[in-house]
Amino acid sequence: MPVNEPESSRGRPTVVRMRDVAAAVGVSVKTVSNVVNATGQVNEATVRAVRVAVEELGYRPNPLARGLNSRTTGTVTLALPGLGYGYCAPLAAAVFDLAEAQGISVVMEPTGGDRERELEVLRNRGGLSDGVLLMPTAITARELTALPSPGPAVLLGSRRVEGPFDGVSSRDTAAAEAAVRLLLDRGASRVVLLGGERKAGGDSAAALRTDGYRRALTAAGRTFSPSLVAETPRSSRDDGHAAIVQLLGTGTPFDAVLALEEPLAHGALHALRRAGRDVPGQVQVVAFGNDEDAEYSWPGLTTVQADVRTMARRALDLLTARVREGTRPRSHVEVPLTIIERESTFSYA
Amino acid sequence: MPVNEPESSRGRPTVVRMRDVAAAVGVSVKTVSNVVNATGQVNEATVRAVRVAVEELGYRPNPLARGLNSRTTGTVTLALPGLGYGYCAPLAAAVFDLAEAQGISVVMEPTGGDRERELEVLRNRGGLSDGVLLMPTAITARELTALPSPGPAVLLGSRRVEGPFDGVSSRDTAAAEAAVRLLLDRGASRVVLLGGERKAGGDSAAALRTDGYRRALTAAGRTFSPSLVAETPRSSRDDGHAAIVQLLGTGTPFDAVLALEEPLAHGALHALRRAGRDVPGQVQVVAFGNDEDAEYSWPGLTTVQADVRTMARRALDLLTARVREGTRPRSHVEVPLTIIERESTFSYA
DNA sequence: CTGAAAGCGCTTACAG
DNA sequence: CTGAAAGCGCTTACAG
Repeated sequence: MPVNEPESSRGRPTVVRMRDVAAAVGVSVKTVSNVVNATGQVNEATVRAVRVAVEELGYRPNPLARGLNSRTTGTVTLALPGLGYGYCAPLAAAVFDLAEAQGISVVMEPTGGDRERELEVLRNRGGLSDGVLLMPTAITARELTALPSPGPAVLLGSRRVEGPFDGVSSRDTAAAEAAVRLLLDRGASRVVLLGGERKAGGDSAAALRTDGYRRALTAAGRTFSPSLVAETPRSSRDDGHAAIVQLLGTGTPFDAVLALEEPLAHGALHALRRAGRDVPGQVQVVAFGNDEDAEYSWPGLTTVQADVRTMARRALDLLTARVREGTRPRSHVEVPLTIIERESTFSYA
Repeated sequence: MPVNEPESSRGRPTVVRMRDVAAAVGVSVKTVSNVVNATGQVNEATVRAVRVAVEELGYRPNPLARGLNSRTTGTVTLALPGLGYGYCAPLAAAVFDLAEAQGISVVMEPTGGDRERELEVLRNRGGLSDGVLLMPTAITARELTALPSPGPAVLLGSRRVEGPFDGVSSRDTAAAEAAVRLLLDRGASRVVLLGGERKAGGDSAAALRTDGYRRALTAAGRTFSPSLVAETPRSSRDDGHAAIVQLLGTGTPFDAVLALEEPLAHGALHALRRAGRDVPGQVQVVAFGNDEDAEYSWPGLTTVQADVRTMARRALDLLTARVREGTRPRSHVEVPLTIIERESTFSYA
């Protein structure tokens, strides 16, 4: 029977095991394992012989069997609410990119912002991955502390959650404060908070950013006006559009908008344009966001950007460290955001 | 020792195995397995006892061990070039969504459009997933046929690739033809193909769409003019912007643009706006794309949309069928695209 | 440098 | 309805 006989002639796919390679070369399974994993010391001639056999037989190691023993899989789970939320998409891209460079596979798991699923991811991916990168949305610090036997995990996002886990967070409150300060410096006096929360407290991204908004007003000696806070059911363009239309309808005066999510800002620009309000002449606009959209919208949108690449790198570093040394002290990294000025705000002349 | 003793008091995380549950209840491992997997027949009282023990001990089945035996993992790999390509992002969202509803986990694996990685994904995810959903970009039909022992896989995207795999493809050529016909019907006579390919042949999304463009011209009795085909290095907004600026600079007359990727169109709109060209008055614009952007750009952008949800559903159906019956005849599904008319093209009055 | 044994945590055939 | 045995394809301690 020729060696090149197609392997698909049987019913089931032929599985080439390590022992088949070992038999072909005339060595033990352990030696093949050593060659395949570059563990231990192996005679160079043996290495070559094994490599040839691996190639000829088309042997591929079974990661399931490997993981069952070694308890490592070379895989990391990235659990985000979804690709459409805040800066999730660019963050995910950065994580994939950086992890790949380190030979780590990334399994993406959307949680939909659901508490149960966030907890489930943390509780255990059941050994299918070595650790978890989670953007917590619904989950509370209390729940995290009560979690039975969680695996290695790093929490990342706008929220800074206390509890047993390492974390990387963007400094959203400080960034919102800076954005409002910029608007006030540029002459604005009534800043609409689009997508904000009227009542203080909470640690959602919106709440954290609302805090910054209030702080900036306080620092500037202005009063917080609830009528300027436009709560939106979600963060879509439609929501932003509707909120501004309503504000214009009620005649509430305003000369600036801080949109807490970028889609809201695009909806707002649309509404302002239709109403004949000049941006930035009559209304200046700033938005949180990382999209290329900002540059190509009309006018170009001034944005507050998270440095997702840095966040991804720090989170991955913390996670690999945690996987290596389980008992390492907990650490937390804060990453600043950056304001990119474009045409929707005045520039200093 | 109290039952509620925290399990984290030891050095390593305590692993609760099936045998621990079995011992606690006083049954065999097989019986626990039966309860956990709802296999076989088990006495109702035993089921309850096992469930209680599972809960109390915090037992979670080890998917690695399970998969090693059963050769199924309940996981599907989604291999796309990246989230920024064409309709990948909404397609991925649809796949995650539909798979979850069926209790299937999805592992997302970006290929970066790299041939090697596309082949690798197909060759074998090594049993870590039951099957693969791949958007092929660089890979050829010849390579696919030569592939040694591939697992179950479905190819999806704009390309319709021959070879041994099931496939779901969007009808890009027909859609491009329809888009150009629409422009001609609305009075356009010189349609720029933005992001097209000057030389025919090939089966990239760009090539397929270019074919449609040529067909529409031929059908209308017009001649194909290479000077109207603007090739772009990539498909970014910058590329679209630069290409239109250049076209305007050379004085090439045109009264319509078909952009083969949506970002190109946004760049084009930007360039036209700056040049004082009215859209759609002087230049009508249509783009391939699925973004919410299209609706909120100024003017609203007429787009050719792929029905990603249908594509995802069909692909998942084909894959699960293939996983069930390995020898099933190969099948291929074509999904039409839809033109959504907005303000960047004239409407019939 | 290499091997034989034990075992990772489960499921798959069998027996009862 | 339940169990004891064998084994999935590897790696982890040992021995030599």
